[in-house]
Amino acid sequence: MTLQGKTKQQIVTEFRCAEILEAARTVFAGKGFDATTIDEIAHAAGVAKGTIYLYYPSKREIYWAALQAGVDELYAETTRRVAAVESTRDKVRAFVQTKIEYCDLHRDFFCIYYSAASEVLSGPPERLEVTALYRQQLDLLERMFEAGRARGEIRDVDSARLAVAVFEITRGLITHRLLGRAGGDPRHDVDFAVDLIWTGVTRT
Amino acid sequence: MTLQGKTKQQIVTEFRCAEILEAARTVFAGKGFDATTIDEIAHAAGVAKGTIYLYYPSKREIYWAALQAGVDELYAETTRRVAAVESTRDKVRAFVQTKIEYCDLHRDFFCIYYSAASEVLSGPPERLEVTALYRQQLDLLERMFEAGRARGEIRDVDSARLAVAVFEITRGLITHRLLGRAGGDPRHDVDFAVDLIWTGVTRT
DNA sequence: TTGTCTAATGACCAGACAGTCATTAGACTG
DNA sequence: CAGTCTAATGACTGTCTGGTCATTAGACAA
Repeated sequence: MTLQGKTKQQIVTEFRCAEILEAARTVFAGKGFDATTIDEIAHAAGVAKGTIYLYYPSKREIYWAALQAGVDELYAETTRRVAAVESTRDKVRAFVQTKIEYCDLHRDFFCIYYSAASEVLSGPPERLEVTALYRQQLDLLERMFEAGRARGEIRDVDSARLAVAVFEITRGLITHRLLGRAGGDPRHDVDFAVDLIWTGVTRT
Repeated sequence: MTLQGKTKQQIVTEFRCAEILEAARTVFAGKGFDATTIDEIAHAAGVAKGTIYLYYPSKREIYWAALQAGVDELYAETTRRVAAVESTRDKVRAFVQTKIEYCDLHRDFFCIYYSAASEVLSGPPERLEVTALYRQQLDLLERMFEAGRARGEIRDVDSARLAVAVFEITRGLITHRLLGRAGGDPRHDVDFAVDLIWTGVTRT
């Protein structure tokens, strides 16, 4: 036994898994799931193909792991920061900001994330599991808006649609960042989003 | 020569092309590009595999044709209806409404459309051509907002970001429709979108 | 040094599939 | 009916790649 009650064994395994996952993320992000070969991932990770299969049972599982890990981390961070503020407006801001900042830190992940998002419409049979990954985000937003409405902070708007709108606006802004346009201060994008959702485009 | 100055030849060819394209749309919509096989398309179209290649040179080309045709028709209809109204608000409404109504009419097309949209991030090398398909829509929106701002109809907001926002809100609402939720009157979705963009969520 | 044990390797296999092309069906003509 | 011509066919091929497994390298123990 060593640190944190883990055997040396376990630590090495964990490390290898992480290495492979990191390589996989890079390759998947650049070429998408189908165009990526296991050999490429192995090469990027600096190991042989067989080694990959010592740590993951299949190509889909690697993809899934890469996606899942990021989504979980992002979701945890998001809930944390959303919970840390009071007003609904600040919560929405926290939601958008967390995502955009996370995007700047983990570009590769977001390429996979949003690619997978569209598998929901015409993808593999696992689409239900994929859907679940996004549902939790939409639910979070929906609850925020329900609460905000109950407290009279926002007017009477369909929460489900509102959640979708915020989710997608964020997607759009992030996509633009990733494509190179609008690379500057995340704050600009965040301000824009919150501002639009709050007061719309009407002249004041 | 017959109708419209076309030979019988050309008419038959056109008809076959359309038949194949229709079948392809269905299959692509259900399984995505990579999971679809030419054999499946052939079967769905009621022809043999070889026949497909008499009309299209490759699988990608079929996909491209299915996408292109829909995008062109949608864009034409959109510009027509946007041009038919005066105020910026009505133009935005026309934009969103056209898309949502077109979606109800051509579900399969939209599955392909939004799947392809996310290839922009991590897809095939043709991603630039794909990007162009969406650019024209964003440009249309951007011009609408520029004009609206010039005429004092809307406040001073970044047009490019606004275009992205409207595009993505629409995508979100349509995706929800396609997934079965919120299947009702398109008008509800349209009203929601225009309302949100115009006045936001602030209590009035 | 020798023996043991396991993590890593990469040649190999089997299935899938895009695209081809020699053959055929059957429409049309005279 | 015989002859011609072309649209359609589907068996076939070459390639690609996910996944396997017999072999090896090299760490560690005695």
